[in-house]
Amino acid sequence: MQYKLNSKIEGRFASLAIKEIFELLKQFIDIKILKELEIIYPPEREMGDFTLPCFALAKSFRKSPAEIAVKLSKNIRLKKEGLIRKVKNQDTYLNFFINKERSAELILSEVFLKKDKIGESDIGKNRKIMIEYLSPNTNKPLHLGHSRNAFIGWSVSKILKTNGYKVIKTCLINDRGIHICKSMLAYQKMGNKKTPKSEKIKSDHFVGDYYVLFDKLRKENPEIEKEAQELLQKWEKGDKKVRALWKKMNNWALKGIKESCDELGVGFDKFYFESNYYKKGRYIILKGLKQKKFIKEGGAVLADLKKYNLPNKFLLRSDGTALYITQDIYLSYLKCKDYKLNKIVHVIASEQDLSQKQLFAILDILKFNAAKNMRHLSYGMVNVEGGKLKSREGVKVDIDSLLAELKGAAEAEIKKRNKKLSKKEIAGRAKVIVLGALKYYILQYGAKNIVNFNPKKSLSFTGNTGPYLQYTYARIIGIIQKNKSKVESRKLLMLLMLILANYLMRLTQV
RNA sequence: GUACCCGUAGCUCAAUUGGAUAGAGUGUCUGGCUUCGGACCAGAAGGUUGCAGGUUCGAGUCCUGCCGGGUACACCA
Repeated sequence: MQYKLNSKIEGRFASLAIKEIFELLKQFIDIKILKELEIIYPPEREMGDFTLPCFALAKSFRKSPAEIAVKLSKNIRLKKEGLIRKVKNQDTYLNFFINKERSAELILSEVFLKKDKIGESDIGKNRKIMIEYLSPNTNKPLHLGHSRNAFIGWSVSKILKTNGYKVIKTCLINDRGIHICKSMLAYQKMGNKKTPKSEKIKSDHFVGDYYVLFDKLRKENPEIEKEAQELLQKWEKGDKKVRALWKKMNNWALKGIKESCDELGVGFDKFYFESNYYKKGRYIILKGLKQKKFIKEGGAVLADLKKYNLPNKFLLRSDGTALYITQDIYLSYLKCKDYKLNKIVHVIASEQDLSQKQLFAILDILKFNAAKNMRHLSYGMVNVEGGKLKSREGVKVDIDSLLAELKGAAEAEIKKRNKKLSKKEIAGRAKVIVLGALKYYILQYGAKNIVNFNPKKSLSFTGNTGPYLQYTYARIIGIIQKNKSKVESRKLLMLLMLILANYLMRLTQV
């Protein structure tokens, strides 16, 4: 039975206690009203373990909330062996106190049973969710903004998995379009058959360098923009030479990006490549046009979104060619065809709030049922000490240089504190610390807030930081190891500490 | 111009989604300890939650209007 009573409090033990509270209140409160009530935690421990705000009862009791609390506390009769040992009114609240021995019994038995799986649940049993995140372009390396995306996508996936959901992590690779052609063109002009190997540069950086180079060339000669357009047209026609170059450079970019993902500790179950789908939404859109769901404007197809209070959106160009949203529409269908999904989450920066709303609205017009199960998990941008991140402007905030820089700082810090460690050991520790620091720093922000990234603060070893948690973990493990041989009765404490330690550790790993 | 997001302690962020006296870290100040993992401990000061209204038993949270910052509004991706 599902009580609205417990909507804010989770856990098996708590739900047992709340069930009992429900039973206790049943004889005084009409069951309809009772089901609408909420039990919450009191702000302070001394006030009790659970509390019932009595405001909502004022109407039906025709008394002030405080009077109701008094009346209830006087009249409720507790069960002898129950979980609740005491009821007390305080102002407008009715506070419940738990029988500590009974609750300890229950909680500890659960702890021993579940061990480090404590905290897991199965509320997502039989539900399948797709988390689409990262979605990189194949013309440059990942930057700090991508890392926020990656951490959000990855941690949401882990949280869902821990709660019993079947999670499919997907990555849409934006491997097509004018931006890709720009780095290709610069390579054609200045590449001289160089390769990442010959230049000893990480392969995605190699490609990215040509993207930056394009911008330089454009400043000298604006005509080059047209050449890029021509290159795109050749690509679309399937020109063999162009396709071969595209494939080569894409592979370089992807290889490097995947290496960076490994460094960040994130991965995927399925990749979708835009180049495979960019044309395929056309059929769906033309069909919609036939059914008068869309309109034609000067040969192009347009979705009228007035009904949704959104600006209109073009779906096909007047020459019939595809736009980005063309493949987005198709992909939505494809994902549902590939997997039986209960929900799809797009982890995409807030710059795309509008276009995501438009996409969902268009899918709604198409009566694509799954559209109502699609969500945009929007997050704000990442600033570095005042300056906005932009790889085009040449600010070095790509993930690889950032990690390297942080690692250097961490190694210095480790050396200072422990002079006996081997180089390999130091490097290993630095890697763990840096990743924990970065994840914890970025994930502590609410998703919609702008992150002010400060490399020094993120790596700080004290305060509310990843390294501090890791340090606490290490200390607890140290204490456990030293006391292993001591008295039996400590075992329980040790186990509890270990569970706590693992929990802390998980926080830096989500 | 229109739409969306943000505005909380000097600084960086929380606040059980409308609940009791708005909390942490950091910085500052006071005191302790001088390295059993000291990357420490105890304490203090620090707030008109951007401003003005409204809704209600109750608002940092919801509504309206302003102010400030950001983002987006292409037959780009």
